[in-house]
Amino acid sequence: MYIGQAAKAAGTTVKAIRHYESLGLLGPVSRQGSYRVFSQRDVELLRLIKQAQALGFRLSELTEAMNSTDVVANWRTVRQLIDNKRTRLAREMAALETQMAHLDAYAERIDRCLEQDPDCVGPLI
Amino acid sequence: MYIGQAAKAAGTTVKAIRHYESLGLLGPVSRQGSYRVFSQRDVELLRLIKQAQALGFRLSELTEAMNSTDVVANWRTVRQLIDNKRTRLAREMAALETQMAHLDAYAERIDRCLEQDPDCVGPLI
DNA sequence: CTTGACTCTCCCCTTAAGGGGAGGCTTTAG
DNA sequence: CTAAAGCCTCCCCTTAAGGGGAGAGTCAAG
Repeated sequence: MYIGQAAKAAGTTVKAIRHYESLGLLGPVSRQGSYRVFSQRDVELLRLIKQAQALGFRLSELTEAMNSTDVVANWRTVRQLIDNKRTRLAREMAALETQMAHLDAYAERIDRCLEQDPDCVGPLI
Repeated sequence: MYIGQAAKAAGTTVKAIRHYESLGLLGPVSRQGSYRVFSQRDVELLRLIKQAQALGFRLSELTEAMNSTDVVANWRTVRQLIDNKRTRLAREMAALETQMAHLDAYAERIDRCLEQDPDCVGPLI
């Protein structure tokens, strides 16, 4: 099938597919003349990419995996990818919590200042 | 003082200051000829912007506040800004937790699949 | 044979917060 | 007076994931 049909089948867009190819996510895409031709397996790969995106992966994270082994055939790779992602996500959440704590501390300082003087212009800067 | 000295005093850069001005964060900046001239109060404003960034605010969030009232003189505005930010941060954290849960569920599905067949190529796509 | 639907490549646009640098004034110190 | 340092505006570059569209080629049906 051609790119438009593949896009419809995978629930993505023509532009996105071309983009994935340009990033090396699809490996070598076969052609008939100048037209890209996709197999059912390609469509499955496109769906997998969509899944991965929904799980919060970025395309660059997938590119590495594509180059190392066959993702569709080897779930252990996907499993590993998820574990890596989970680690990063945990770090990100910790960072947000730290930020929230800073925010709270700052708010409290302001509150204390305002308590003493409603128009305080403090050393908070 | 000129822009370079102001940048040094506020712990930022010349480029950044010009950028803030272009975003309307500094209000009208006075000039001597073509050179920008900054007061001590401007430097304090620059420091405040830096603080706000460290707290996770984006410049666009500050722009609104700048246009509504004098941030340096009115801490209630800053307080309000922080509360808004906290709300958004809480939502962001919740989103990350949801994402983590999805990730876990997907990982578990893969684990179950691999348990039955080490080379499983499942309906997980 | 022509029209309309698809496809091709190529280029610019989007957010955030500036960084790098070109080319050209201005100011200050020696 | 001259040279260095500092300043000016203007333009392009960066990340991520494509979107929009131009201009041109291709394919099937009527």
